[in-house]
Amino acid sequence: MATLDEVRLDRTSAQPLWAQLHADLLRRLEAGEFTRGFPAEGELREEYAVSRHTVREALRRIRAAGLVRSGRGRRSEVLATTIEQPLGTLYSMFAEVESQGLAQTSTVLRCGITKNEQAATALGLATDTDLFGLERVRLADGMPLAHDDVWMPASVAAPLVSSDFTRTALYTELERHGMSRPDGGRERITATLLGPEQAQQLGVRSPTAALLIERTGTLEGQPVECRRTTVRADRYALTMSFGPNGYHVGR
Amino acid sequence: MATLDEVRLDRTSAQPLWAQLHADLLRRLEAGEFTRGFPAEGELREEYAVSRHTVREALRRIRAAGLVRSGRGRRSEVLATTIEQPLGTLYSMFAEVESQGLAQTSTVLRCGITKNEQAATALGLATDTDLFGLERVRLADGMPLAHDDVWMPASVAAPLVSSDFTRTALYTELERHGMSRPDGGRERITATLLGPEQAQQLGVRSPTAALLIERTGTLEGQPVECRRTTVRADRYALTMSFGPNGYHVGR
DNA sequence: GGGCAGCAATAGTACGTACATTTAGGTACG
DNA sequence: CGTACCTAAATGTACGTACTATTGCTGCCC
Repeated sequence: MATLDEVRLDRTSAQPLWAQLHADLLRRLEAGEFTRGFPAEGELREEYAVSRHTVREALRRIRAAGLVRSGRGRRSEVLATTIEQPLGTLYSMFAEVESQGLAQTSTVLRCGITKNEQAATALGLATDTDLFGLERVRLADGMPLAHDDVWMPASVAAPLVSSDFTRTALYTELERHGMSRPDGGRERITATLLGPEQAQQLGVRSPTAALLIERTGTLEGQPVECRRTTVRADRYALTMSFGPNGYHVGR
Repeated sequence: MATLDEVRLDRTSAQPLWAQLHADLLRRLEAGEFTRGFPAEGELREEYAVSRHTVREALRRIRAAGLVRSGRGRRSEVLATTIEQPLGTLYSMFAEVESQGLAQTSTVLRCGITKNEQAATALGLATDTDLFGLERVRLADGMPLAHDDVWMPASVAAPLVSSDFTRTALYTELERHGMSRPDGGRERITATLLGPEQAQQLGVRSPTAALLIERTGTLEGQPVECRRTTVRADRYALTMSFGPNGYHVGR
């Protein structure tokens, strides 16, 4: 019952067989088809009617992406089902909060379309361009965690003015309106001394150090997001691990 | 004249042929043997007397490391001769300083073998283990940049006590004594308020925010370095870019 | 029931072949 | 002298085989 459809691969295509197989395996992984075990090389070979070499060429990339782990003698083991897009330290910080089971909410201080010279410049737009601005205090289980000020071009983010951000993440709302989240960007991380006003917003006494993260998010190379986040340093920190294969932010 | 010595590969070794070939090619790359062109697959095949498959298995890794670039029809092209190990935000920060042409020096506050309960615990050793400790203020062109306190097991780093660290980097000194620098680790980045003493050491007035980077460096999984660096946030920041293919710290 | 031996399954290594596709260079021709 | 074509070389793709090392399971024996 496994070899019903062997016709998923197009041998006349300009795309290599292994690339087609690779794409199909990624699709099936993401669909959760292999949660009860990843197929063996021989099974894939039979199912797709290709040589073992072709199967291994596709598997090589899936292994390299860290989605499955293999070893002599034992079947491949599924480690993850999606390639986690690294979206910067900010993303990983809030993901960390979430993973600790804390409820994330926000107090919205400002949400609307205005002009902002500084943010427009950072986005590479004319200084009088209409921008969507969202200013929040982010809370983890009711406890102030960060002050977040984000600007996006109104031409892109205008539909978001009517959204309720007290419980919803910006990117979730973006995707709900059919827009993509940034696929790249830059962050600048430094430390800052909290002034009386910000200290009060974050619920700490005034002369306190905080992490300041300035972020520019891009979509296909175009800057679409300019963000300034002040994070309480007494409760939260950035962690990163590194090794021969590069960096990993968080955990 | 190319096929003088074909005996570099040991077919009885437990290490795969491709791994031996891979190591030898890295060695020759680093030695600058291929600056006038990288050998073709067929030439390597002949020189090492292995199959094309084995050659390609080794080349695959060299390509993945970004050392050479290949393409249909044209010979492989050498892009770089050494693998740049990412050594964390700290490393990239000081590399940045260097790349700006600033002279890096240090004021050594302490350098010797003592015991340190906290550091020993962080290194996973008994609390009464002898440790090599080095405390410095790091300067860029004479201007204080960071306060750096690093601990390593004395069993590893004892030869370093007689080194002069006013102008030499720790890792350079490590390698001069035939030891390897860490190949991985973890960093924890947070913000801190400088006390009067540290503020004076860094040449700032007292209530100032600074970046605090706590780092554990490992070599082959074993912790070998425990570091605590306080960086002036008014002049220096961490920058990182990220995209679909992962993070890049610095620049 | 526990431990050990053997076996089958599986991925890793290593060899072979053939053809496709692209690039670079040389040659012939206008 | 330049262009167009052809050819050789190189890597990419795709197939085949065989053996090895490791794992996990099965079944036997104590």
